[in-house]
Amino acid sequence: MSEVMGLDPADWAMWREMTTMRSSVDRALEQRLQRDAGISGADFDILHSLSVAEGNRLRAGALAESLGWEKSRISHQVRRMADRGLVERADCPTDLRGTWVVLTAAGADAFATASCGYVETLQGVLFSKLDEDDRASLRRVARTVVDGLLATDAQPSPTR
Amino acid sequence: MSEVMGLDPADWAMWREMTTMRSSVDRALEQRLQRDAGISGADFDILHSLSVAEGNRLRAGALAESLGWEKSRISHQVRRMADRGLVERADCPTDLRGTWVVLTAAGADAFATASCGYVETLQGVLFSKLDEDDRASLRRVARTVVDGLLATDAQPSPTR
DNA sequence: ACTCGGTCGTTGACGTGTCACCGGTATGGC
DNA sequence: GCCATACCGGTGACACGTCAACGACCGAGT
Repeated sequence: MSEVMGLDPADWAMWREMTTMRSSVDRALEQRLQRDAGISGADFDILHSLSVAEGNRLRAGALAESLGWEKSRISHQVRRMADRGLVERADCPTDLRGTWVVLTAAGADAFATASCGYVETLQGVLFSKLDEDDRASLRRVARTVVDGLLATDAQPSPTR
Repeated sequence: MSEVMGLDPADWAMWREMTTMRSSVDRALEQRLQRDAGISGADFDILHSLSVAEGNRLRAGALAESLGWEKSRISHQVRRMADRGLVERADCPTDLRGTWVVLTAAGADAFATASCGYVETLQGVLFSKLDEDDRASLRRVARTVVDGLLATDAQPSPTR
């Protein structure tokens, strides 16, 4: 019971360090976004997706898919952002069930204000510390792990 | 505006992939814990810290420090876990302000049940995909990034 | 003994993410 | 046209994390 059962202690230590790194970086980004533009990381993700979208608007479902979020999460987040004037809802004429989420001028401003600091922070805390080998390794690992999980999820009964 | 301003598109893609990897792995772990033992990842972290502690008990502050959580988060989490019988609170005789958090038999059982699947999942989705170079790279990156952030936080006025 | 700054843990309010479920709408087969 | 089915997005309840503020307590200096 001195360590977690059946796992290489070095691997366990690495897992802990990765967890710490992740929360530290997230924290730095959140704080920077809050300070620069008064928005959260989730706000930023939505604003980014809308900014790169055709006509600065997306259907709620497309937004969910582009971010890998659940639809209900999108709905809650968009409602809160609409309350603050960062986005607007609009009815979809071709599908009465659908909803467009549209970037407002205020939302575009907030994104423009925020993105510079966001990139700067990311560059400062993460990318500047990586050499080419690290980049290749990270990218390969991320892709392999995600692909592995997608393959597992696709199976009818993945475990047990 | 086609990509986020001033950042190498490859770096941006890597960041996205890292984010996806993180949430996928977290998701797999959460689901496994829920299925095996009916506990959350936060529950597991607390149970693990208590399991390796002397006498299966820790002061709330020590728990917070060992996990890098805020004290209030510990307090909320412990209250919820105490409601479910996974831990108990006990007064500290040497410091009347203090509180011991004590692992119960039910908590120890839940941790024993959960840890095997947790390790198995982690091994399956992550560690099994890593070679020695990846491990070294990840470990070095994690440590460098965290150290960098600690140094930044220590400064009186890091940015602007 | 007293006071005062610091520490311990808790609480309430708030924003957030997930889950189960719902009403309204589209769509393909009849 | 009609109907079963699937889909779209929203809602409410709940668990979670953060923040600011608090009461209780410790300990050092006087």
